[in-house]
Amino acid sequence: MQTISIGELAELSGVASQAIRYYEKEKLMPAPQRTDANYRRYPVDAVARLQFIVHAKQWGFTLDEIRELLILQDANGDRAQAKRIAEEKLHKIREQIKHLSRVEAVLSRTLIECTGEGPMQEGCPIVEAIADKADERERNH
Amino acid sequence: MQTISIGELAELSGVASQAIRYYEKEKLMPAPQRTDANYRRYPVDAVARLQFIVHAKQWGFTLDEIRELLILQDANGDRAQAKRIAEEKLHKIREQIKHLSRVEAVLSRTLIECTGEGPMQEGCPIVEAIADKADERERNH
DNA sequence: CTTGACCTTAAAGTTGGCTTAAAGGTTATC
DNA sequence: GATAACCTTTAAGCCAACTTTAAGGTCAAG
Repeated sequence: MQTISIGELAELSGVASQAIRYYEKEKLMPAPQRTDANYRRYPVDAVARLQFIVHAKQWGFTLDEIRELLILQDANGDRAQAKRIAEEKLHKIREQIKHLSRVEAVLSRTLIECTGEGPMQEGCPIVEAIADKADERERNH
Repeated sequence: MQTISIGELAELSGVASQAIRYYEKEKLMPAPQRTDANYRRYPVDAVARLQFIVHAKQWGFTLDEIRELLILQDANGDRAQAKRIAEEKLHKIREQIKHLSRVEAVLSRTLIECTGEGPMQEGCPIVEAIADKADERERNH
């Protein structure tokens, strides 16, 4: 079986060598074989595993969540658990979208009102929108 | 003029004393008067300023951005600058919403497909959605 | 006059996800 | 055989926005 060095793996995956060692410490990457000189040698499919990590990060999964998913894969575990993790993530994402959408709505409305003229004192709509009973519009979080 | 201690201010604003000292160090709160024993004494409207900070944080503004807004208010500065700060923030918020919406779309579609039955190996839709060319669907960020 | 609740400062710790540095061992090339 | 480009480990640093700890000084109550 062909193996590659950590530098080659870094090159192929686009993940820095030190980050790869960090993932090993954090149990996202399994500890690979070593040469006589104690150098890491990775199987080629380590590239796919790293890319899975990179992609999951782009999707907004944390390393903790990614580790959970990887453990399920490694253990050939129950798909229902993977579904649960994804459902929790989906819920969190929807909450974030809700929150941001409310902020977006008020902020864009405020910016339409705001001519951007005159001094700040007495009635800059932006400042007032923030200062004014923000908790009525924004109760969660 | 009536003044209050840092503990009273913390009580009234819901912001911990140490956080208030931190805001002072970070130039979000002005350094208040001191008693002979070197205790801080705040004017009552310090409560409103702290609440402005709290609200702005709830809106997703960072302390750096809040400092900018406060400086404008303190200097009675140009409203156009406040508008620019808010516009930049709005842009960032819209980018975040876009990103999250794409993730939400794929993840919810995936979860509908996924029965949650069977083992992980060969074709768990969740794992495949993450592993599969995630960068084609998700180019930004 | 002592207990305890408050206040002071500076410094270190927290979280997440790394990066950078320090101090060294190995391997490939000239 | 020397130089450079790898590799190794551990430890420290970074970001934001604090919190916690340490080691004190002050003040009101009993």
